[in-house]
Amino acid sequence: MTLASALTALVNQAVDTAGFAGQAVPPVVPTNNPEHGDYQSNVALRLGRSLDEKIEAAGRIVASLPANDLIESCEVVKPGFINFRLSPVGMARTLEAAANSATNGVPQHGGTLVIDFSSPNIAKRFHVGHLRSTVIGDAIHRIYEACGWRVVADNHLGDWGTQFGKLIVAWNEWRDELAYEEDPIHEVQRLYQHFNQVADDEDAVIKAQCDEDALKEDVVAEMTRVAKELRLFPTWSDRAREETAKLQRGDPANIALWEKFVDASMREFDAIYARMGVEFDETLGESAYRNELQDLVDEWVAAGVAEESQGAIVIPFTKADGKGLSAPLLVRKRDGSALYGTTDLATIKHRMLSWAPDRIVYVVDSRQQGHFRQVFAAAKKLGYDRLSNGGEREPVHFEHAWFGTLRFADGAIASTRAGATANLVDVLDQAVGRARAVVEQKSDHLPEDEKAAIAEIVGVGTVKYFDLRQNPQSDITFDWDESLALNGNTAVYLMYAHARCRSILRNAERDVPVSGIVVSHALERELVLALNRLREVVWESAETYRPNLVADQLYTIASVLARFWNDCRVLGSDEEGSRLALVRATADSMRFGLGLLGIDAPERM
RNA sequence: GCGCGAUUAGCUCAGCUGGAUAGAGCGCUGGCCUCCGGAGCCAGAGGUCACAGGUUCGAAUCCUGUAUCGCGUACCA
Repeated sequence: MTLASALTALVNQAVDTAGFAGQAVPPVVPTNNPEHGDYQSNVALRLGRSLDEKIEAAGRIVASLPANDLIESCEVVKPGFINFRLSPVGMARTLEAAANSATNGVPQHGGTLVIDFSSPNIAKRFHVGHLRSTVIGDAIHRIYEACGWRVVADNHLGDWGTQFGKLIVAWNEWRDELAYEEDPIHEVQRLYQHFNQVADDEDAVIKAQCDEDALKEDVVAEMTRVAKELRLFPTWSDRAREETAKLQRGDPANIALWEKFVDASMREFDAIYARMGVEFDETLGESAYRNELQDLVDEWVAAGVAEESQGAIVIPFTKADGKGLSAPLLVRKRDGSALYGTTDLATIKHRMLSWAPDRIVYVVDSRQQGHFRQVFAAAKKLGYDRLSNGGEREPVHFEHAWFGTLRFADGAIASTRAGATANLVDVLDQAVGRARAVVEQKSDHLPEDEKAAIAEIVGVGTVKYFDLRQNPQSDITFDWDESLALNGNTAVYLMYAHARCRSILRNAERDVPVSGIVVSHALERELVLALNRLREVVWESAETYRPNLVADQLYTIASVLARFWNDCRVLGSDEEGSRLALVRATADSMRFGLGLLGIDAPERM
């Protein structure tokens, strides 16, 4: 039970006994200014029209509050705010209960969540661009589990698309076997980029030749006409499509190449996931569904949901299907091959039947909003949102938890030259290197292996926190110095707060349980409230898919703690027992909260 | 053209089912270690919350319009 929920329950009762039964009661929230007390309820503002009525309603609610030892005092202010000041015993007791509970005092909600995140494309290096989905998705995974949900984390690899056709063409055309031996994924990526370059150049030539008016009529026909005229037929893109189709038909040579490319990428991905502490319950890439795709599309056609259009098969939409669905969802190309919309639908079917989830969440960047809108609408038309192994069920809730683009501050970094340095491995290495330098400077006395371990935790944590502390939906700018900074609002600040607590607990030389906390000093009060608030914020963070809410609260705790050290002596003070317990609760909370973000916290640093 | 999103301090960003005097980091100015860890703390300067209307006790937050920017717009993912 958090303070907010306990207070909300009290207000609910009071609202009923005051004669407002049946009214919607907004939850009690923290005040934004300590002068107004610790928490406030704004119910009364909705219970009257005039100022007098609101004040009067507030007064009646206050008078109707059940007896309790949580509220020390409360007052009705201006337009009808009800401000609560909490009793020291009440808040201390609440914190102790939270700290000693198996769930860390986080309110528990039931449910099953399937979360689709990271999902890198095979044949591309793991780039900083993949950082966001991976880190945000992993945090959401952990946060939901903390709320008592069963979570299925699925890495939906991009391992079955047209990029393989491109790669196969490029491999057959331009491969450098020696380079592949040395660094497989590097060579694969080179081939992929080279192909795109050549195909783009060709496209540009064709477009330049096209008749604008004809283009509007029928793009494909016009492009084909020009390509033929230029004797480019088949174009590089045509050849890639052909190889893709062959692969999807099970051509042994292409399958063998495909396996080769997938294997090279997976080795790199696995290493990165291990280093970042990211785990999945499933790694079912697009290819996992390859054998069902053709039958599924036929089924959708038979059901009347999908239909032929311009030689392809699409799922069309009407206004009744929702807004922003101007184009149909393409599920089979003219040449018979499948697209990612097809695999996405097959994936939904599989997830519904395997896990019976309440929610399916996709942590994918904002540019795919249109795509997911289509996929979700198509899934509903197909009845996939209610699919079950037997019996009725509520429709699953689909969510595209999109995130903004990561950009580079410095144009030079985003350039080809520096493109290589934006590999995630390089970013992590750079971060760990910088952390190592600081460890050498500040904690040279520690043993070598511990210094290395600390640098790794700090470096990886810094990169993760840089992303997680920002609102996922904002576009974020990656700047080496700012993103890898080790002071200010960074992972280090949080880790340091934890390490200092641990240091004091070590110096105490005894086991310190979280009990006997007496809140007297103003900073003790602030700290206890901040620690309680962490529990309140977790579900809000889960519901809105915003790990930055947790990050924010951790920062608040750490900054209160930094002031606490100045004013409140722990060891040897009259309040030693209580303060040690508080320090213990803080250390545990920081470790717990950082854990929600997938960030480790060293004992000392 | 249509759709989605954004616009808050010099810079990078919080603040989101409407709440009280709009916050943080970086940078800048000035202070603070005889004391459990200074990877820190305190104070200060810095704002027309893009603009114009609207809704109401109350708007950075909701609605409408405008401007600017970004992204998307069927045979890539």
